[in-house]
Amino acid sequence: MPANILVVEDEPAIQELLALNITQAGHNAMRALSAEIAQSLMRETIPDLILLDWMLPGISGLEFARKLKSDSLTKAIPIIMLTARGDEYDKVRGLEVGADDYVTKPFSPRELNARIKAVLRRRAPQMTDDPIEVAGLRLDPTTHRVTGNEKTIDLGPTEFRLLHFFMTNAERVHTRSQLLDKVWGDRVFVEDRTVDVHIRRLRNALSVSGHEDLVQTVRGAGYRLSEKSN
Amino acid sequence: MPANILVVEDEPAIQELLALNITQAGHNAMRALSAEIAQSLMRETIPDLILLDWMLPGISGLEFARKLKSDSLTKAIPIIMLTARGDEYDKVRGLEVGADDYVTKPFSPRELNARIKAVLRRRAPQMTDDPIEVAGLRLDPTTHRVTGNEKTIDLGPTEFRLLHFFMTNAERVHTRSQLLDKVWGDRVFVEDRTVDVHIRRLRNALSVSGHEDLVQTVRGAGYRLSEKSN
DNA sequence: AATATTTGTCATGAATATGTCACATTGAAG
DNA sequence: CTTCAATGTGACATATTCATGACAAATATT
Repeated sequence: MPANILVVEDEPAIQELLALNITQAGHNAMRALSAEIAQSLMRETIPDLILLDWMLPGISGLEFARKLKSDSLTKAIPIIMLTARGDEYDKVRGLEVGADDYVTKPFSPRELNARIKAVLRRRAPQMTDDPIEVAGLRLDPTTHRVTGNEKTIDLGPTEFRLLHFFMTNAERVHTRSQLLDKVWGDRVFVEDRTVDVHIRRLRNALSVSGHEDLVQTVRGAGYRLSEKSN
Repeated sequence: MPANILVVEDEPAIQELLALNITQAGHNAMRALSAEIAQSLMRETIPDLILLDWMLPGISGLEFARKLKSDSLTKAIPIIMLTARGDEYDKVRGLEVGADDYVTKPFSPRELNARIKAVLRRRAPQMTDDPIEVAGLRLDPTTHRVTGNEKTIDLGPTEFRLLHFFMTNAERVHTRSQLLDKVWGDRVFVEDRTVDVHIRRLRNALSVSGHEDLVQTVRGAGYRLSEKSN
């Protein structure tokens, strides 16, 4: 459960405070006084979470966040923005760039830790090449095969990625746009409704092993893979 | 984000100053020259926060605060005490009665606004994706599931948001328009009474786990989620 | 090149959710 | 105990969301 947390903060005292907090919460703190330093640090170790000061000398927090989110290697790293009370922090712009949360200084340690915990928990597991098994379904990314109840399930490429994602993030509800992001990838000139169709195709394919209602629709929210009934 | 703030202050000049500050901070100021006036005002609108002068003609600030805190309808309203520098303000007694913060006159507008902001933020926790548990009910936004007493509770989208909001802000009374703001969001072309219907639907759904009277109605004011009985 | 597979989009009908009304109940003030 | 306003409740028309089959364009396979 311990995670690597990168603190990007130019004020030494505050950086120290943050690092202390993180350490006491059982995590490992990496420190950087600027975005530039952060970047070189990240060549060594990729952190699980970044605490990013809004105001930074050189590359600003906003810019840095944008840069991180545009690189597929670092895109998935959650970011918590730090803003001073006086700063007019534009929450919209912050979230737009992909910040997952933000905390205003001065912050209470409790609040900070709560948010760190929340963000880390929320973090979606990454799809790997490891075989994965959920609810009697087995998917092997390397051989590109799916089996359930002794039956082999035949899937198109998109359905395969879709199922892989669902199995990696089981139980969780995903909106159509989240699915487009995660399964379709970046260039999404695709209609939301298209997801529906692929869901149907996936369900259809899964029915050969009786797993047809593994993929559930949550009205008004999205879709979910769950073994529990609805 | 804008809140109704009730200013109870007998000195007109100071009251004016306070109201000005509040308005400029984007909130709505209600004014009362005495606790008595404040009370009758509150029959109309329940404020989100009360700025209460320590020294008042008639009912004193302390008494008024105590009275407010002993009434279940007003209990949850945060109070910021205003004290003159000369006054021997007993912080202990003030906090004892339930004042959330206090400010000494003369105050700086910045400080006042900062405290108002802080109290308001503390008051209305923002809804997050974290699972919440209240009174044996468990709601998980990520899986979009609600359970109570081993039972799964089935909710429509609106009822889900409604319950989520109630659980996030438990024990507090919410007027119908507040609920429309927070749960329905922008499209407030909706009748107040519509809330009633959704409350009923929510109660109905909650009854499968025996939590039917978790949502209580406060006559003349609104609704509240509370585990304690009425 | 011919053929098969995959993919995105649309149209349509079915399922579900939503807002409002009319009327029944309830509660509080006098 | 009346009376009146506030709230509960069932019904219903409308709006929204979703499932599904068809289809043409794009892509891969032979």
